[in-house]
Amino acid sequence: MPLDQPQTSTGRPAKRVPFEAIYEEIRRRIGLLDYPPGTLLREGELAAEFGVSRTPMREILHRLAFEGLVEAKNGVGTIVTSVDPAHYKDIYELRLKLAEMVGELSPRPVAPGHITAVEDLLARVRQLGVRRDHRAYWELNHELHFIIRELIGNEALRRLWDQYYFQVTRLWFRQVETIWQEVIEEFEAEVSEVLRALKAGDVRAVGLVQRNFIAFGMRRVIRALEDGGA
Amino acid sequence: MPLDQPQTSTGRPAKRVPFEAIYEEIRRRIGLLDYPPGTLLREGELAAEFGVSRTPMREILHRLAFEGLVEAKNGVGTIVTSVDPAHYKDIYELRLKLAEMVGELSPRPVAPGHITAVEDLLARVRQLGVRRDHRAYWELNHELHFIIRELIGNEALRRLWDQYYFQVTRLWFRQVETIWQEVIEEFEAEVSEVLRALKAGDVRAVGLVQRNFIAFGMRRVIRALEDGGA
DNA sequence: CGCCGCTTAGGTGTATACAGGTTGACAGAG
DNA sequence: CTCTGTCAACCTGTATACACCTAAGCGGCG
Repeated sequence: MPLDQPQTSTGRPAKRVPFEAIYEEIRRRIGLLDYPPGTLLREGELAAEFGVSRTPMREILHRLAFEGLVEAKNGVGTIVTSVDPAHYKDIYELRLKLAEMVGELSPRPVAPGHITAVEDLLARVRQLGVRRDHRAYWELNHELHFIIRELIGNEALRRLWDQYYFQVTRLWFRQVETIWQEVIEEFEAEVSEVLRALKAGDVRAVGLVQRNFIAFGMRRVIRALEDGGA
Repeated sequence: MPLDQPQTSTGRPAKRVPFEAIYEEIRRRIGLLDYPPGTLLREGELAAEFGVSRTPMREILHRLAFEGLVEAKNGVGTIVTSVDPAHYKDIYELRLKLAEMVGELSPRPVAPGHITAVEDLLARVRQLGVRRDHRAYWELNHELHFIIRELIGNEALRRLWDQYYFQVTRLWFRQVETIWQEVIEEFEAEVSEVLRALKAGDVRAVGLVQRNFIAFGMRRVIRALEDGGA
C-alpha cells in the first residue's frame, strides 16, 4: 500500500502526512528491505521527507524501537536492527505457539469475503511463479497475513501476530532472492491449504497451517544463518 | 522498590531522575492504584516532579500507552485506562497460554538462589495474614513475578510476561480490599506450589502452577465484574 | 610510515515556544 | 429556573533551539 503523497525524497518540503501512515510506511520499508539491517535512519531527514518536524518522527521511531525493528543510538542515529540469530529464534518459537492459539482464543467466524479474498490471492500467486517479482511476492504475503489476522478474535493476540510478523518477515524475504522457486512453491501450497481450511470454516486449521509453514520458514532461515554465518 | 530521590510532590524542582527509573515508578503507581483508572496524568506536572522537561516525560507516557496502561487524549490529558472487561478477558486468556509456555520455550535452569528467594518470600507471606497490608501484599506478588520471570529463557516471552502482568495486576489488586482472607490464602498456596515445583527443578511445573492461579484469579475478577457492574 | 590524540561535523537527547483541541464555567435569553 | 452559546483556561500535539555525545578525519609525533 504505497502512499499517495510524498514517497520520493525530492527537495520539496512534502505535504504533511498523517502520523499513522508515516509509521506504516517506514515499517513497510524496513520489511521490504528498502532499509536493510544496519541502515542509518536520520530523524531530521525522514521528518523533512514526510513534511513533519522531528518531534513526531521521533515518536514513530521510538515506537519502532519498542517493537524491535530499529535501535536508537545517541550521537549516531537510528539503526535498523540486524537480526540477532538467538533473539530471532526466540521470536520464531513464540510465533509457532501463537499460531496454534489463533483458532483457540475466541476466533472470529469465517466470512465468504475471506474465502473469495484468498481465492483471488491464490490466482495471483500462481501468476507470480514466472515473473520473479520479489516485491509482488512480499505484497501477497502481506495480504495473506492481514486476511488471517482478521480471523483472530482476541485483540491482544492480534496485536502480537502483527508485531512479530513484521519483526521476522525481512529475514526470509532475503531468502527469496536465492531460492525463489522453492519459496514460491511453498507459498502457493500455504495459500492453498489456508483456503482449504477456510472453506471448511475451521479457523483452528488455519492457525495450524500457519504454524507449519512458519516452522518450514524457520528451518530454512536457521539453515541459511548457519551456512552463511551471521 | 521506591525511588531514593523525589517521590513526593513537593514544590521543589526535584533532582533529575534517570529515564528508566521514572518509567518504572509511574508503572508502579498505576499498578498499586496510586493512580486508579480514570486518573488524569498531566505531562507538565509529572515532568516537574521528576525534574525533567515535558519531552522525555511524553516519551514515557507514550510507552505506557503502547503497553495499554494509559491513553493520551488530545486537549485533555493522559488518562489511566479503565479496564474494559472484554479486552481484559482477552489478555487473561492469553496469559493462561503464555504461562503454559514458560516451561516449554527454552527455560533457564533453576538455581539455588531461586529456591531460597521463594522460601524467604513464603515466610513473609505467612506473616502477612494478620497484618492486612495491601501494599506489602502487592510487593510480594511483584517479587514472585520477577523471580519466575528469571526462569524464562525466551526473551520475547519474558517481555510479554512482564507487560501483561502489569496490565491486569491492578484489577485483582482492588479485590484484595474486599476479600483479603481468601486472596491471601490463595497466594500462600501459590507460593508454596511454586516452591515445590522449583525444588523439583521443574520449570514447566512452575509455569503450570502459574497458569492455574492465573485462572483462579481470572474467575474471581470476572465474577466481581459481573456482580459489581463495570 | 604508523599510531595516537585532537578537533569538528553531525547525530540523538532535552528543553522550550507555539498551535490546535477540549472542557467547563459563566452570562444571557427563554 | 433552565437551557444554550460563547469564551477562557488548560492540556496535548508540534515545531524549533540548544546541549551532549559519537565517530571520523586530519595532523603531529614517535
